[in-house]
Amino acid sequence: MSADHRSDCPINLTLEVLGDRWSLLIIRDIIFGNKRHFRELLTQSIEGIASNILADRLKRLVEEGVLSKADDPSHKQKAVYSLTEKGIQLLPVLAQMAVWGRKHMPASEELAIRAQLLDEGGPPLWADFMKELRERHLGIPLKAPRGYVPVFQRLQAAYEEVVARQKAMQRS
Amino acid sequence: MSADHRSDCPINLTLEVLGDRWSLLIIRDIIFGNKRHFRELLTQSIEGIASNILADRLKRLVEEGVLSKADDPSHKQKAVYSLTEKGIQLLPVLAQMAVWGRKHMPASEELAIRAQLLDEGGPPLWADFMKELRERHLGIPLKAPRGYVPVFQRLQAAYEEVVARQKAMQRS
DNA sequence: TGCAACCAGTTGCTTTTCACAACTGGTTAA
DNA sequence: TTAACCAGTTGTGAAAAGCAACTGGTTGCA
Repeated sequence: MSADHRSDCPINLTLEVLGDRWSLLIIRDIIFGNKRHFRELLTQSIEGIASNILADRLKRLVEEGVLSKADDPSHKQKAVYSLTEKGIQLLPVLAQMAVWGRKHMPASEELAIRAQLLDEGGPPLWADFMKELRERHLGIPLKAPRGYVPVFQRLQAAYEEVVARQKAMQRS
Repeated sequence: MSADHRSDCPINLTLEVLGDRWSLLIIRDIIFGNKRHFRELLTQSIEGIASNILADRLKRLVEEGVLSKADDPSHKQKAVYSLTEKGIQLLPVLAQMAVWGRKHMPASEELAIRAQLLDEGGPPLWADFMKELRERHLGIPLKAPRGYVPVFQRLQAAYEEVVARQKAMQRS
């Protein structure tokens, strides 16, 4: 066992990187919300993460090779966080957690709709989504068939549809 | 949003139950090591959990409905912890975490072999394993075809084979 | 050129949780 | 009767979480 790990069990090693209450939420916001900047992650976090914790987690995740950080050419002070391949491959973990949470916890309808689509689509859908993430975060061109609707867009549309339906219900 | 949760996102709700460095390790030991008693979980934990933290997590997991606790008829003081259906359905989450950890972290060979088999077997293998867990933890009889070798046993045998091979290497 | 809005964090502080070691009160088998 | 076993509990110091205010710099616009 190496001195810097409690054990060399793969599940334990995963938990040493991601086993806290914020890291996977940040990755969720990057993957499903396409949040790429510190301020986006800070102010649009529905759970209300504190700025010092966000800074600490981003630093850790970059050190662990889950994220990478680059300058945004549009603004000297702006940093862009991107997923690495290691980070992109967390999608199945997040998807399973979303499926479990939807099934066994009191998730709200509008936030559960993505989990439902991820559940129904299964691993093939996740693979498509990961290809989209590789295009967006790693610059690897996505070869998509004619008429392909990105998973990202489908998830977003489904979410907005539920929100719109809820608003309509409220009015009536 | 209900007052007792940071948000009603399914991923967040999952993290509120399992998002720490020990809960999923306890569930791992119950699932893959068939540890059912406090003392087994305490003394056979390769990461060395402290007794107060183990007690706290078991209490929480029972409260959350992931585990159930019952008296062991063989010993008045002995408690048996069992997975609920909610707990059994964490297997895919653990499996994905194991796959990710094996691929992206420096897992040791003997502890990674289970992750490899879970990866190769995929969701069909997980489904079989979950049926075995339902038999063991919920008392639901397992209808297995003639000659069926339980997943639990296959994982265990593969682990022991690697350990034996390592010992042989050491001697030579 | 000045100013407000925006940028990624940092600092100081209090509260909560973690981690370690020692201990408790009861049970069981020899 | 006694030693080993059972599920925890207690006390303590260290680490991490959480909150609010703040920093030093950049940018777009009047």
